[in-house]
Amino acid sequence: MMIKKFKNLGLKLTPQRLAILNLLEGNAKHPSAEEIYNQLKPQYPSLSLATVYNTLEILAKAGELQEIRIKADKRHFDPNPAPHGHFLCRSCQSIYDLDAGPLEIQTPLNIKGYLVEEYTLYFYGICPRCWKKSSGK
Amino acid sequence: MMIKKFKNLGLKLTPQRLAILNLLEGNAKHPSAEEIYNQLKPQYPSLSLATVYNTLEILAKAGELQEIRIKADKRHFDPNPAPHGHFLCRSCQSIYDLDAGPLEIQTPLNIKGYLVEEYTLYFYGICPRCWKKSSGK
DNA sequence: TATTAATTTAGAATGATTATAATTTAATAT
DNA sequence: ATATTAAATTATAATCATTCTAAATTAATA
Repeated sequence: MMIKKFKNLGLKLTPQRLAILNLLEGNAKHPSAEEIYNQLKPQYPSLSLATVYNTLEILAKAGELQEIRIKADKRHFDPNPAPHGHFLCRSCQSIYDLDAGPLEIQTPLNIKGYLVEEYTLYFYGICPRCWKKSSGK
Repeated sequence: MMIKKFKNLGLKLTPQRLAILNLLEGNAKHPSAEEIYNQLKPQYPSLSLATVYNTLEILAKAGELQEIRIKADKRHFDPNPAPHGHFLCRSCQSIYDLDAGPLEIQTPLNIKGYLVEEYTLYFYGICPRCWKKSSGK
């Protein structure tokens, strides 16, 4: 997984980076940098937010994770770098992976002369859990 | 167009707002708040950035324009509130409208239990003009 | 023309992210 | 094991788009 990639990139494998990698591995919650920082701080009291950002940026540039800008103010991070849609629940503010069949496209592709290398697909609405809650009352 | 809407909303029609509305009308350049401010400043020396933001926010809430968050750092604004894709050229940084047939969907819709009220579609790549430039050399 | 609530304004505040510069450390060769 | 050194970490400051604030101005109405 990611750990191998780190070595391949000629990067040092520090305890901080390892902790961040482990937290991200298989994590479907799409945490923000601050959330990662807060979760690791108790175990790594010396951890700095700058290190979290630094590590995330390295991983993003290496294609090992993707940044999600589905919210106005904050970035979130997805350890799954494969292109797929994301859904923001306007009620609970959770971010979910959401693949929408017909919207899946293969990049790169050409649309009307525009060379599309990447694309993002963000959905906004109400998640099943919140929907159930509100209608169940 | 927008001017009528302003009155309907019970809002005052000030010179500043009128200038912003006129600048946006039919504008396909997707300007940022600062670009709007800089373009109007010569004619309206007293204009404040806060007023630009304020007006844009009112228009967005009234459904008269849409915010575009295709860039990391800055918001851009589109006077066309209808849902459609946007393209950011990684070479010239221009933002273009780009409708992609198969990706067009009707909201609201339900995807796997998620109630999708809105969605955004952002494309990243090289625009025809920059593509021509680079290959023509 | 007076009244008043809405708007504008300059400047301060906010807050996520990035930069800085000194300190520490992982990895390598000795 | 140890020394070496380039890379990483850290605390803190800086950045910068956006929002807030409170005082001054003004559009709309009577």
